[in-house]
Amino acid sequence: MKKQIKDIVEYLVKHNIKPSYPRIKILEALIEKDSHPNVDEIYNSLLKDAPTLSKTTVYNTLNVFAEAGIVKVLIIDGKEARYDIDTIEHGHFKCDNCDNITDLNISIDDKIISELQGFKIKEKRVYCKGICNKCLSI
Amino acid sequence: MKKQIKDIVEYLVKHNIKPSYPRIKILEALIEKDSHPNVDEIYNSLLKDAPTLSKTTVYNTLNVFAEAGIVKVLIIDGKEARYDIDTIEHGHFKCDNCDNITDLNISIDDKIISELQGFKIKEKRVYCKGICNKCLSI
DNA sequence: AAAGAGAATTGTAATAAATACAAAATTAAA
DNA sequence: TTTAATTTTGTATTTATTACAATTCTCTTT
Ligand SMILES: [Mn+2]
Ligand SMILES: [Mn+2]
Ligand SMILES: [Zn+2]
Ligand SMILES: [Zn+2]
Repeated sequence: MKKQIKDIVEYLVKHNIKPSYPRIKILEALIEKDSHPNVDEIYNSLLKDAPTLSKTTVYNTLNVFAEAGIVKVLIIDGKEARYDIDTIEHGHFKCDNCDNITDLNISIDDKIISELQGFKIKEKRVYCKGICNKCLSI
Repeated sequence: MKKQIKDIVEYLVKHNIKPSYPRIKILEALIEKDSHPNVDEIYNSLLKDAPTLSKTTVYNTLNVFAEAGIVKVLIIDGKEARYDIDTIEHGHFKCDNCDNITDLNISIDDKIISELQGFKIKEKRVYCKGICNKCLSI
């Protein structure tokens, strides 16, 4: 269930991001990958189309996207950030073996709100770790 | 609500960890702090009692503790690991302003189990980020 | 079209958490 | 006491990410 964005440029502009070539390509890669890629995966996948692309640009752009709220940064074991274009609240499962991250249709119950009276909640995150079904069946 | 451990040495031995002086001190610090400290906080708080303590030993020891299951490693924004002596499943709130981490009495509903049929779940994590009540009232 | 201002991109250097590794020290066994 | 095994330590290394200045690009104004 890949994220559907008809017009990439329009989508960027709508979020006040100037649609430069690297930004368009990086957003395309995020949509295409659909698997919570890391910086290196994005960078390497674009080298053919954008040979002069700098890894710093990938970092910068992803930070711009995160600031604008069009990507979520997933920190699951601290080694590296993973990026998700699906900004609707949902959870994740990361496989310790293959490093794949799959989506979970889950959101944090509002009962925590009572515990966080007087707090400003900006983000709620849920994830699990373990071994995925594919890795288990090998 | 600090974790109550009567006999530190006995507790370590029970978990098959040889109770060396650094290990005892680091465990004591984890219990005493009660605030999900990072490596530097633990290290610095022990320098008076253990002037020869190496930061590598703190890293090693915390890894030993994590392996043995007597601490949980919290990765919330990837900058650094935080350590929790409370191993009962619960959630956390991290303040973007003061970096304090507070406990949340929450656990992931078992409804996710249905989504993870055939997966081996080793860990379930929940956390929120935002601004804590103390920082908001300043 | 040319010039200029502002923004984005790039390459390199710097940062910092965590690990690797081997030597020294400590502990336990014989 | 000797010896073996384990732990601790210091230093070097790794690696993801950021800092920063120079270059390039883009868009507006002349
Ligand atoms: Mn996702
Ligand atoms: Mn906790
Ligand atoms: Zn897997
Ligand atoms: Zn705070």
